[in-house]
Amino acid sequence: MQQIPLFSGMTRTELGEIASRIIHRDYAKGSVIIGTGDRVPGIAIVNTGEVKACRYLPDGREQILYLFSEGDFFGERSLYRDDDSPYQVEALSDVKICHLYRADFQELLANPAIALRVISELGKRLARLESFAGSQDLDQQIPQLLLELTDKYGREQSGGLFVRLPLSREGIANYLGIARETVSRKLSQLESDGVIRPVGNKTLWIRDRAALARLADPLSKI
Amino acid sequence: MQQIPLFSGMTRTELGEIASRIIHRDYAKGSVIIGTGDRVPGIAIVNTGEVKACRYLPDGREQILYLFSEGDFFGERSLYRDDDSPYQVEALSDVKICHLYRADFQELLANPAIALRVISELGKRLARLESFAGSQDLDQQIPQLLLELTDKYGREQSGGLFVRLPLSREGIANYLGIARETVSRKLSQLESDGVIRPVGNKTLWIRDRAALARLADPLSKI
DNA sequence: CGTTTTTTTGAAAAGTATCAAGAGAAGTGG
DNA sequence: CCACTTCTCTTGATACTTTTCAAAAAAACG
Repeated sequence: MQQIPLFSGMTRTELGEIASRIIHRDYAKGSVIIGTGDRVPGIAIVNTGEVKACRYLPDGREQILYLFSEGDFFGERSLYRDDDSPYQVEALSDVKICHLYRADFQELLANPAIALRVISELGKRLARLESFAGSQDLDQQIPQLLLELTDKYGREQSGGLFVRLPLSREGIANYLGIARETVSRKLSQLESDGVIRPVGNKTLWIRDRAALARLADPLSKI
Repeated sequence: MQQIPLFSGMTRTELGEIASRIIHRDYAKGSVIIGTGDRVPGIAIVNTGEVKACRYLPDGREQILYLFSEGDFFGERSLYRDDDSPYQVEALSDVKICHLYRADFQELLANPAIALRVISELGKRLARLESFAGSQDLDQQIPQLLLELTDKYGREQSGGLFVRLPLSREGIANYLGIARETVSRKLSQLESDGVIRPVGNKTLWIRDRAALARLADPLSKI
């Protein structure tokens, strides 16, 4: 409980109060936590594992909007709108989720510290989407995403920085809204530039993080 | 005061309390309200007129992120981060702005109704960016933007629906992150399809709003 | 170790950006 | 109100990037 960022810094009593209302639930890898069109009953906090929020376009393509991992929350839309979920949330691995019904979470909002944390988190999501929005070309977007994944999932190991990717190439493509093959091509290019090196399909060896950061930041591209 | 959505439904006393702390300021069309890199002193609410939030890329291109009009707020980032503004806010017309210092607004967050309104507004911005993100092609994005502008600025007049655009063609291009010329071409196509008709450079006659909505919504594009 | 799935690579097609010129609208002063 | 200037917008031709389709290579899985 205490390690949930949303509730950090609360008193023992408050935490107990919240804990009594939390519904713990486990989901197997691949299962749907919230389906498109489901009514969202409240907020959900990821305890263990990874989930993706995505939409399915009429032509069958998947569009990934968010990756949520330990400590992240979703379903906050239920706070202010009583309608169906605009996207689906699926487990990328076995996950443990803490659910809190809308009414219970709404009470918590009376605590300004919690309200501020929700606002801050939404602000971060906005900042991320803003930075991907607009005129970004792929030679920035892909390094930007790789950098993000590196900072979130990267590990120093046997003298190198390795990232175990939570997404397949197709997943990356669906996250960026581009074609699978384009991801392959751009990664190949980054490999021949000596920036990264794929190790199997699910791991990336980041050989030059600084170069990645340079490519990702449009301001440095003068 | 009462017509500011953020503060609607508050008691007379509360409103008076807020009003006493608000700093009113006028800005001429074209002036910079918050410059890139400025420290953001607090939140700002648009009282009259239009503003745009934008970034300038190293190559000189402008990237418009938001249009704010009467009742909208910006600078909420100051609530949770004490750093420089990631974008610039400029007046698209003569505007009147209500400023509220960070500390004053932070106090207001103790009111859950206000916190919820901020969360709800950020949620709307997220939903908008989400819908533009990813795999959208231009033949959806442009109708989607036109529809948005229609709903915000459209007026029934002499037997037709007319929109006075707050942005030039170049502004629209910078909003969508595409080339000026592409906007022209797509609008011309919509004109020959009988959906819209430009009236001068600043007004659009929406001849078939339903068609626009059909083009804008990917779910209906089956 | 063979089978299945995923990824990579190649070639052609589609879409958008860019460059360049011309048309049109808006603003100014007579 | 008109003519002139300036700015914005439109249109055309070409170049570039990404998508799509197809096949081969590599990785993952039982």
